[in-house]
Amino acid sequence: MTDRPARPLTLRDVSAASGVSEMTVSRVLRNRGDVSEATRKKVLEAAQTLGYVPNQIAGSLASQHVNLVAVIVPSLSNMVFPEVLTGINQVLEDTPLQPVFGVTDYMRDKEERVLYEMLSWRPSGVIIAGLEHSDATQAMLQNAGIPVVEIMDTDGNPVDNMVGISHRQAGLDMAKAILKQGYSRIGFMGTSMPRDHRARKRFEGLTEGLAKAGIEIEARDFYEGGSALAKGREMTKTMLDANPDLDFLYYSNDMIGAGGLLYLLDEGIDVPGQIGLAGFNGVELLQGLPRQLATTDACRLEIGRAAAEIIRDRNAEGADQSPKHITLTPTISYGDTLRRALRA
Amino acid sequence: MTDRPARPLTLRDVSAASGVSEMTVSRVLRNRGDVSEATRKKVLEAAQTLGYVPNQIAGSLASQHVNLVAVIVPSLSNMVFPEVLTGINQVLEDTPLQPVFGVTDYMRDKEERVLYEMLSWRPSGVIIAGLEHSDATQAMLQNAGIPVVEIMDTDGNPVDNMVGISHRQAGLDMAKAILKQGYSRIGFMGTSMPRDHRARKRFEGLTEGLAKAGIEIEARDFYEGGSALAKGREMTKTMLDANPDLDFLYYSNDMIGAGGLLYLLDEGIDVPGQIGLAGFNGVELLQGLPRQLATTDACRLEIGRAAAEIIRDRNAEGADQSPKHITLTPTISYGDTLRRALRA
DNA sequence: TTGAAAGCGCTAACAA
DNA sequence: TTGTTAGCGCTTTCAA
Repeated sequence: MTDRPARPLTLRDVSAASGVSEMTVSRVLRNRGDVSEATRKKVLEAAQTLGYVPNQIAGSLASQHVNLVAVIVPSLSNMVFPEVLTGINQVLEDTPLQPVFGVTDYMRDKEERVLYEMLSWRPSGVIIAGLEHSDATQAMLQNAGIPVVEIMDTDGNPVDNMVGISHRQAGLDMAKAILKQGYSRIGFMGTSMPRDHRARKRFEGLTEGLAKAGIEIEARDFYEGGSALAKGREMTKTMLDANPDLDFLYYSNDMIGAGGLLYLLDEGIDVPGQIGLAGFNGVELLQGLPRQLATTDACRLEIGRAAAEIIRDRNAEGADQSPKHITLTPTISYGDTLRRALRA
Repeated sequence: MTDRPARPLTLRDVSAASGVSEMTVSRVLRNRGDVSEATRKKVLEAAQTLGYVPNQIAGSLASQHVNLVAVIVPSLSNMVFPEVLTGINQVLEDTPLQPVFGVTDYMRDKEERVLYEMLSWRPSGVIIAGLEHSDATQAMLQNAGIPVVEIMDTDGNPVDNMVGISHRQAGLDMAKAILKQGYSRIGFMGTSMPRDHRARKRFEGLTEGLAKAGIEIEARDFYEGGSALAKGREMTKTMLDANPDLDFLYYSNDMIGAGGLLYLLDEGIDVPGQIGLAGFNGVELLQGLPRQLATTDACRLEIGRAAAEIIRDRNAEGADQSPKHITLTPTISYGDTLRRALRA
């Protein structure tokens, strides 16, 4: 066990220890240019025994290249964003690029601060959730001079690239599916909306889809914070007590939907006969519930991968710099809670 | 909408635009030293209209200070680490320090690579999960010359600081609780162990605690990957089919425990009368299940906060640099699945 | 294949 | 209160 060094090691130290110029040491450590096998070995050995770790700060300043990709998401605590990050990781793992994550807690001003912090490191790209940003954030993205990918949502105008699904369409499609199964008295439960634009758009899509059939949502309720599963239980009870005639409940995410499902099963209510249910996200976590909740797969992994691929490709030499707009098509899985027609 | 600049702006540009020296511009932008209100205003205005974002790379190189804290965890996809990160975030939010996350997927060599990458940015501290690392990782942590906090686990020897709980003790305590409630034929289900040292230590603690009463674990099973809830169902069925006499099942995490619980309820098995259950972590997510699963709270948020506080304090001027070893005491919540004694 | 010189954009230290 | 000088540790460029 050696003492802690007072000063981190530099190239100069490796140069001195190996008897090779700093420049050549640098070349060896980066596998650049032609270096003889002999000096190569000397350098590597010296670096190893000293325990040298290169200083990327100096390196990046000199080369004007930073192998960081800023990734900005609203939250890590629900199941959706970790999976997006996994997709990003998967793709960037095979490149020199490294993702750096920032969290906004669904707050515009925090998003602004986080982006500013990240841009000050001069990353090689930005992946950011959503299309709704403050003016300052928009301006920063616009002027950053690096590829930007706005992810998750495609209902709006991106600054540069865009990968996601249409949440309005997801709401519309769910409305169609619900109606087709013969449900008509619909309740909606979700997160408090001003903060979550994608949930809002799904809600609007649902409303519009039902309106086409002359149907209005009969009840709605929104929550903030707390255990989603427990909230789903509570809200479902409250809503059904107040609106006993409802025959379908659409939830803005799978967790509260699962809470609702467990509540209905506890109460002995016939699902999907008396009441149908659907959530949103396609959270794998929930496989294993007594019944499979109907849901829309949000293509999270795929979105992460596609976004990372855009950043990767844009950073390649001679890359096509034209913006890519990718709209993925989510599929509805009917599970065991959206099948009334089959019982007829 | 302005054009994308070919070259990012520099202090020099702000200096030119404001007619103030680079140095003074720098002072204004960092709120350092005395600057007259007049020049301050001039500078801020120029920076604003140009849309200048400082270059931290150059700044950090010059000042030899990097306000980054490296945070290295095995995974983002189970509920436990996001909550640790939340705790870290909470504390660092009020400081100039910024967390940067890295993920190891429970792989030693990946941990090594990620740490190397992060150290090359010369962060002001490292927070890393677990006490078991490769020799190279140990050496890097040892020689980094910055505060290091190893978190989650306290059964071992840290390089520097340590914050966590004793998983051996958690296993022992659970054994005691199980025995006290009159259970005696115990099965264990968990993650594949070589990769998860903390689960292994809980298992060892449990084994030891039971051994004191002359009891041996009768069945055990391990899983990898897949939806934990579904795995919990499957494994529980398999184990009970093969060992119908078991009267208690201890799971290495709450999700598979919840899967087991749902399975038993489906089968109409009396919980906790015929079979008792316990998980681990104290995952808030699961509130809302039909019965509350017994569990041990892993103090995740608190661990994150304490670790961040150590890094913060160590980076303060004139800070006490002596290593801190903090062992938190987890509490068992009995829920509705560890109460056989009450039925007697 | 190797080395020397210059400079990346900023800030510490000092001078005015 | 403001400005000047030097240099952080590396890489680019050019010369040997």
